[in-house]
Formats: sequence, C-alpha cells, structure tokens
Amino acid sequence: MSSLPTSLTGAAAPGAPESGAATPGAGAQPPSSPPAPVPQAAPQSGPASGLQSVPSPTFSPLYQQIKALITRSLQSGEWKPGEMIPSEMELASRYKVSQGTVRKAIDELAAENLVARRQGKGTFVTTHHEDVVKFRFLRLVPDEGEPHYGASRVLECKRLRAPAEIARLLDIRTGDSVVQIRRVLNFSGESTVLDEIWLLGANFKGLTAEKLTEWKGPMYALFEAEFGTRMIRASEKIRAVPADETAAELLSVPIGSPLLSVERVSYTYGDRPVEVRRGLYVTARHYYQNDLS
Amino acid sequence: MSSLPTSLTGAAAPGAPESGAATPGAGAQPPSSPPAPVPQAAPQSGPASGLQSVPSPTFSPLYQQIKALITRSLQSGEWKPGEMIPSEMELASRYKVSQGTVRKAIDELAAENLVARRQGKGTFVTTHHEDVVKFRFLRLVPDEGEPHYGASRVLECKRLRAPAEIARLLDIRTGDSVVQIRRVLNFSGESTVLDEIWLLGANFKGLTAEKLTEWKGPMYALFEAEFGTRMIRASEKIRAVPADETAAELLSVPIGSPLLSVERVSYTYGDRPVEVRRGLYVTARHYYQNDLS
DNA sequence: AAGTGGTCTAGACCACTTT
DNA sequence: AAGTGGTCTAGACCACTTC
Repeated sequence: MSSLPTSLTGAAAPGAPESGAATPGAGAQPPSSPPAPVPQAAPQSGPASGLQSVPSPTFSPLYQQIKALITRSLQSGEWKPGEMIPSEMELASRYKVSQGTVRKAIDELAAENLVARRQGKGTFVTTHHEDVVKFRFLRLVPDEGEPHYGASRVLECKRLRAPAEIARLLDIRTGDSVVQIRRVLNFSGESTVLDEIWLLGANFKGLTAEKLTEWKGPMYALFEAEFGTRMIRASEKIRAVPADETAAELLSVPIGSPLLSVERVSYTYGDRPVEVRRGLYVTARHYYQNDLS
Repeated sequence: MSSLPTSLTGAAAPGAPESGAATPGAGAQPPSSPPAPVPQAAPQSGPASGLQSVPSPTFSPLYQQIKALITRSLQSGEWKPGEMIPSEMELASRYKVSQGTVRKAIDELAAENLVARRQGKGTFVTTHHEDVVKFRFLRLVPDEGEPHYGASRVLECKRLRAPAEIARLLDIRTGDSVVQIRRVLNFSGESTVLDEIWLLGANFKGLTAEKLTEWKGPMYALFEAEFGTRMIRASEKIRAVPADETAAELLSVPIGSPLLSVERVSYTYGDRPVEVRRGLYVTARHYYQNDLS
C-alpha cells in the first residue's frame, strides 16, 4: 500500500536523515509555500523523478499521512494503551507540519476511538480497561439496573487447527493454528451468554484456561495487556436461533427456546481479523442495545 | 440558555447602543479586529463591573451556536431534504463569523448525517430517498446477494388512543392520538418482517392505508416528503422471541420458532420521539448487521 | 505559571464540479 | 472561469489541569 505522498518534496527535506533540523525552504516561507516536509516513509515513491505538479493519482492529504504515521506508532507500541501520546505541538514539530494538521489527524483517530483527548491533560491511547470502551463491545443490557460485567466460567481453552470457515473469516489457511475458547458468562447469578471464540494462533501463544480464569475483567483487556493485541472494531451478524442440547443445558433453558446468535469478527490495526466469536445470548431479562444514527 | 439570537446582525454595528462588547466566552478576535462582530445575545453577563472574563456558566462555543441555528433552519424547512444549503461563505456572512467556524458546525452536522458535503457542489440536506440513508435504518441483510428493499403489504392503518406503554415511549399521555400501522415486508418472495408501528398522531394527520400502499419506497421517505417529519436517529432493543400464532401465520413459520424482535424508538429534530416500532424478523436467510467501532 | 487541548480567525492554495 | 468544499498554515486567546 501505500503511501505516497504528494511528495515531490522529498528532495527538499531529507537532506539529513537523522537530524530533524532540515527545514526545507530555509525559512523563506511566504504565506503560502507548500510545506511538504513530510517525513515520508521510504523515499522511494514511484515516480521518484520529476516534479509533476500534476495531482498524483494517489493523492493523500497531509493529515491522512500524519494519521497513518501516528497509527503506526500506536501499533508498534511506541505509545501503549493508557499512556499519553506527545502533545500536538510536539507531534507538529516531529513531523514538520502545523499544529492544525496534527489536530485534524488526531481528530480522526479520536473519532475512531483509537485515542481519547482530555482537555488540559493530553491525548491518551484508549484501553479496554476503561468503562467507556468496555461497553462498546458488550451490548447486552439488563432490563433492570445498570450494565455490568458478569463472571466468566471458562469451559475450555485449547489450540487446534482452524476449520475451513473459521480460517476464511480470519483470513488464514485451513489447518493453521488457532486457539479455541468456550465460556459461559453469568449475569446476576444467571447463565446468560455462551461464547465460542477462535483466536489467531500466532498472536496468542501461551494463552491458557488458567490465565483466563485468573483474569478478572474484560477478556479484551487481557488480550491487550498480555498479548499486545488490541481489538479496534468488530462486525456482527445477529440472528434468532433455537437452543440446541448443549446450549440448553449450559444456559439452563429448554431445548429449542429462542436465543440470540451473535457472530462477531474482531479486527486489530490495519483491519486484520484476529478473532471470531459466536455468542448465544439468553434475552429473557437482557436485551441487545443498538443505536442507529 | 442564552445563545445567539437568530440574527439581528445589525446589532453588531459599531456604536450600536445596546450592543455590549461583552462576548461571553467566545471571543478570539485577532489583534486588530474591530468590535466583536459576533451578534451576541444580550445582557446578562453577571459581573457588570470590571473585566471579569469569568466564563459564563452556560458557556457554549460559537460553532455550537451556529450549529444550533443551522439545525433550526433545517427543522423549520427553510432548506428541504435534498436541497443544497447556502455555501460556507454565505453562512459565514449571514452569521457574522469566520468560514472556519461555519465549517466546524457543518462538520458536526455531517457527522450526524443531517447534511452531506459534496466537494465542488455544495452541502445538501440528507434525505431518506438516498440509498446511503436508507440502509442506515434497515439493517437486515440477505445471506446471499445485495441488500434490497422488499415489497410492503399493509395490513392495517388506523388511528387509536395510545396504550400506556406506547405513550410512555413517545413521551405523550396515555390516550393521546396515535396512528397504528401493521405491515409485512417481503424479501425475494418470502415474508420476512412483521412490523407494528405507532406514530405520533399530531404529526401524521391524513395518513391512510391507501397512501402507504401506493407509496413505493422506504416508509421514512414518505414521512419526510408528505408529513414533514424526518427520522434522525433511532434506538433499538433486540431480543430473540418465539413466534406467536399471529406472527407464525403471517410469516409462514411454525409457532414457537425463533424470531428476532426489534423494538425501535425513532427520534426527529430535538430528540423528540415520533415513532415506536416493533419488528419481528425471520432470520433464516437474512441477518441483522451491526458494526461496533 | 506552565502546559495541554479547544476555539476562532484570516488567508492561501488545491481539488472537484459546473458554466 | 467561477463557485464550492477540502487542506494547510500561522497566530491569538480561552478553558482546564497540574505544579
């Protein structure tokens, strides 16, 4: 993919690779000179040659490029969940762009919930430990009372080879290693959710039933803290299905009674799928909350 | 409250007696700017004495006030669905603020899907006639093929007095007038959705089964075009329920088979609820699509 | 007082659409 | 060529938090 800057400017900036001091125009900056000091990635860029002032076919606004650079730093762990990222001024200085451009990049990252701004304090990497984030991925709300996190009972956690359909959803090959988890979530003393989860084997080496059982709190917080895999977004397909024998027993409902089936694929940075989850929800005293806007 | 007056732009004229220069919280004039061009609301400002730039308790950024003014014009029908609203420059001039401030107001309106920007053309009031908008409110997707709108068969459309629970959801009094509609949606030849709908009686005078039947297209497009009521957002509660006798017959499924129950409350401008809808979806060959982000 | 994000302005130029 | 939204910059001041 790539990139590609508007760049033609590559010539100007990178005189000195390391030292950021290279101000392109050496100061002469009339009200409107194209800055272009973007520290673009590989200087290669297709048409390395000339300066086509022609709008390149793959035009990308500066702030999008900055956004990509910041995202890369988030992904690489330069700034970890819960930590503060550099101030807008610092980032502007680092990337040699104006504060306004950095601001627009961060605006989008905040809109995507990758970071959160806090006036007077700074901009922070979001984390699944925060309540706000937690309930973005748990949409089951009790008829009475506040949303809460139930107790999790892990039934199973083992490595196995991906069945065809799971592999397809995870964008890996059939037979590649995956971790399978089965668990029951208990809300207010009632078994309410039966989850069957498949995780990308490569990302979750060392995940055991013990670790899952010992962990108090959202599973995604564990994944983020212990395995460096952060769930960014998810896509769900929801249906009503009858309880089979297994589900009926584990959830204490009659066979054939209606359950909400929620098939989720979760993605991390770069829109790479890392989890497939199939949940069966008892919706007698809870409902799935969704807002259309 | 206090906020920008609708305009009276004249007030800004220098020398105007009553126009205090007191801009509550929103001032940021460049060093050389003439007296605040902001058509500020009047008088209040607590400590009339000295400077006291104390932020008023009801501080609202300028762009939020502009946003509210634009919203009011949308609501009043000054700019109708599908039409173009005035350009940013025009609005800036009308409200006596900078283009950047108008831009930020419109940014938020666009994020809320009240308007849509089209580069080079203008900013347009969104409408339920557009595909993009249509599928924001219809989340049922077929397992195979593209999302589509099915045929609607109206079973019933009558005025009646609101039952207690519907009245509560619509924020009216029990017994107030409402319109009740029952219909079946047909997707690819299969009865897939059974809807029971209650509409605010005051907003839908003259709505009949004939009108509904004759109308080809999304119901919300009819409401918007004929009744001036535009659905802005909705909140849904989703459950799995067994088909009762009526539903089973109308949807051609066995009694007791699992259906997706979708209880929706829809809101128009000002977050006023205007519709309650209870849908029963057959999810054998369709699913409810939802994205968490 | 210092630092951070939040608001506001003014002006320039770019990209897209229409005339 | 003209008009509209989109990007980018530079600078000022405001509001919030922390020292």
